[in-house]
Amino acid sequence: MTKLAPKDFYHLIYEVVLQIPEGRVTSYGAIASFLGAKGSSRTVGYALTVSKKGEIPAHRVVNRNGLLSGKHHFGGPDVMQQLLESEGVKVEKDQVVDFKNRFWDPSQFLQPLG
DNA sequence: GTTTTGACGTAGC
DNA sequence: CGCTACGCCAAAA
Repeated sequence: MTKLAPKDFYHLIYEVVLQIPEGRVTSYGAIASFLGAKGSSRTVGYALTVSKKGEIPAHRVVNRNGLLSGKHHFGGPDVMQQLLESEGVKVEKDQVVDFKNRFWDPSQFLQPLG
């Protein structure tokens, strides 16, 4: 049997982030809320910090303002922005352009894990 | 079991 | 526009 049933909170976060379509972004709060832990938005970000950036498209996750709050964790202050722009997401002043239109709500395309 | 930390969110100034 | 303060919650020490 494949262990597709995540049981760790971090694992749940990774699963959701991996489902983010290219050129789309979502927020920590949205992921947390989708996982049933509305107030654990900080934990979502921390989970990405300890995650492998090469395996998790963490650059598609920004804060509620569309701000690249975690850009500093990609090994450079501009790496995250470059990644997003390379996927078609324009970024200006560390903020996603037309964020509202780029926003990808997990609960809108995914069903509650479990 | 208590304390600290954190890629957040909202509110106030 | 930037800072402070508070809330809220999970992982790590």
